[in-house]
Amino acid sequence: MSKALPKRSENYSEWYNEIVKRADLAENSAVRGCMVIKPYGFAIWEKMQRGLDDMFKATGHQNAYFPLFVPKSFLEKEEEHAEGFAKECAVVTHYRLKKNPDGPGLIVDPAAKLEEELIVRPTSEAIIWNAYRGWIQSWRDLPILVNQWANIVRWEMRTRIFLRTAEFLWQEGHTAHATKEEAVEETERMLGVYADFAENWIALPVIRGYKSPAERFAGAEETYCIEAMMQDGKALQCGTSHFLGQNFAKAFDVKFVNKENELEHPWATSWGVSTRLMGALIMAHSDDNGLVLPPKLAPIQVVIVPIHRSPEDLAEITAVVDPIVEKLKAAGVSVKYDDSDNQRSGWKFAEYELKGVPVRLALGKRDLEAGTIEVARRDTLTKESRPLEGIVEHVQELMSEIQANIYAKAAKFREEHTFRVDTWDEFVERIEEGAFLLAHWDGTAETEENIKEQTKATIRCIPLDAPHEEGKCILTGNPSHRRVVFARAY
RNA sequence: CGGGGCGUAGCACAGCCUGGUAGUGCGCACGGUUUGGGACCGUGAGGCCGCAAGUUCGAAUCUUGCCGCCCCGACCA
Repeated sequence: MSKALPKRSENYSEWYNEIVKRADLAENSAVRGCMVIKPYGFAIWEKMQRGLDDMFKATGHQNAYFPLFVPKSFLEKEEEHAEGFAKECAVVTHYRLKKNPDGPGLIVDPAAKLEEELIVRPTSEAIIWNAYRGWIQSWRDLPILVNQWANIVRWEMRTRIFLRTAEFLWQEGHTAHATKEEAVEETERMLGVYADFAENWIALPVIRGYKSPAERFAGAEETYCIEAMMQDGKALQCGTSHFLGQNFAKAFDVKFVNKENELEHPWATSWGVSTRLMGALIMAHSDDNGLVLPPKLAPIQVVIVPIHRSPEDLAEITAVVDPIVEKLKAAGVSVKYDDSDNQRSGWKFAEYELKGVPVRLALGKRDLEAGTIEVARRDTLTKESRPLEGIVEHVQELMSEIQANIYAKAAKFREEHTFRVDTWDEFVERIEEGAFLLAHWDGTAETEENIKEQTKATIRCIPLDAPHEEGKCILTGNPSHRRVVFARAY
């Protein structure tokens, strides 16, 4: 194994794949397009889950669980939805195997054919709204604010670990409301939760916006999203929140009696983020030395490495380190004291850098004599020697400083790669460099499609805060009232 | 589904063209010397050479078929 990672500037996707592999986050599995998430990677995902779940609970949601399988007849009910997902469904047709009568191994038992095929959920609107029919009778039953953590399957033609896998983990919120206003408000609230999480936990600045009709979720009336920029200037959709109108209520015949004793269909939302966020985390912050983790998501926030020659030296160092470890733990900092003797300190330094541990403390004989400790920051790759006194407080401060710095760095990068463009030539040139382009669009699907064909750039979103501004469409010159965000995307 | 690449030790690969004792590096085990940014020496363990059929006295190597994975496109969170 070569020591150095590939460089971002030379081969971005190879760099990404190597980080995933070498930082022990995940690996490809024996099953095409499906990944194995390894313990270190899963620990990060668990931190994301915890952070998000707390936010869902704080906004009044409860967790529940629905089946992995969706009867085909359910998926068919909402027509647009069915059409959107039909091309990427895994289908269960049989429920039994038997010994192969003509040779070794097992075969599918033809006698065990299912009367109706079961679809492995690509998303759960259908199975959930079928259940909601039984849950909702009166306006008093609303709103229903439910979330589920689950795995789903979308049979993608081409997969990339974390960014697009055939099976992935996510959460999907599914809510039902008595009024349209309330449902829209919920859709926007959850977009806000996602943006908050992205910015304050992943340290990833995002653009809040809504999708053009062409990019909308199949079956939604409006799709809101958060979009982030990766270090190659490409966009990654990090979360979506859909206003579903009454489409699913109608398709599944869900009705409630309002206060005036009239029958109505409830209004729906759904919203989700997935293990793709792991990909966002990696691609947004990491460098040519490896992963860079924001402290809030780092499974190990501080690693302490002893530098010693003899077991006696180590014992002396450990005596000084132990109380520091205790104090850091008491302060809520997750810390690892790596006193293993199978690797040398230099090896450990490189290893924890690769794994993105935000702060490294190193303590050797020289420090013992001087009453100091070496503090190294992963985000800036700087080191300094500090007095032992007050080190716990200093580390605590560093946690928030690093969190803020990583965010600022990503925000600066995005700013430097975002341009307002008004001519087609500049558009074509800039998009090639990797950038977000704020440009006018005439609002038609034809133009959107033409731009995509010519440049591979898509409309990432129409920003919620886009000011009204008269202009001319970047391609057709037709009138436009605001700028939208164009970029190439993952 | 189209184009390209690759399947040989835990990992990365050489050997294949020109058939004849299965190799190198890393990792692993043990011993020693080392230790402030990925140490070194010695000894050792570890292989149905992706699967199947064929050619041959003999196949990792030649032929055919199959399977799998990765990368680039079309599709997508």
